[in-house]
Amino acid sequence: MPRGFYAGDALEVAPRLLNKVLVRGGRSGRIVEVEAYRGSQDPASHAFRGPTRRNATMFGPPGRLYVYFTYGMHWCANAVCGPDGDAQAVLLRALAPLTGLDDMRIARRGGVSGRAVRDRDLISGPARLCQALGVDRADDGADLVRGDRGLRIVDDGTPPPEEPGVSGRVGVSQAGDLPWRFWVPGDPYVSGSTR
DNA sequence: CTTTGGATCGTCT
DNA sequence: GACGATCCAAAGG
Repeated sequence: MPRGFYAGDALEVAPRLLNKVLVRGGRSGRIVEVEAYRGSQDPASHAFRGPTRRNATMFGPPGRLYVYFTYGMHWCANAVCGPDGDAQAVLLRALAPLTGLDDMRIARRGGVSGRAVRDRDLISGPARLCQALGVDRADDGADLVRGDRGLRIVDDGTPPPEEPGVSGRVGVSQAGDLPWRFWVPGDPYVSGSTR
């Protein structure tokens, strides 16, 4: 997508990202669940209390990837939105697998005792999709427009849903009531029990 | 199917 | 020193 696609408010960009395709090499999936985080206007955002080393990417130009580490073992990825300096972002929460399923399974099975991963669990969850696509600290700041680290978001002609599913955001303890989570209604790859 | 608790460490106070 | 924008396995129905 062009840079301008990301330049708007995260609340506008989030639902428009639904049904776009996240691509890394031979691996790709359709975005079916996202959450908006609105920087200084959002107590749940990592950027709410101003710039730090971790959230620096969010304060940069739109169209880049903000990757953060959490729970001592997981990576999560956001598309940075809004004008340069405005720390808005859209958390990518779930994909529907399109290509490269075998590579995703390999990336998702852990260590020696790795067991089979069901298709349903491959990339439905913010940390799962990062693991499946090999996204980690090295991809923080990647440019999704230029694809400088092999990560792009493209339009394959599928429009966003006319009426996306809407709810409060998952796992946040601040402002959890704000309806800033969006998903493709009925899609089996949306995370959790909501659909 | 649902519930529960453990893993594990970078980041900020 | 406390706490996650989470996931998984184990145990119980």
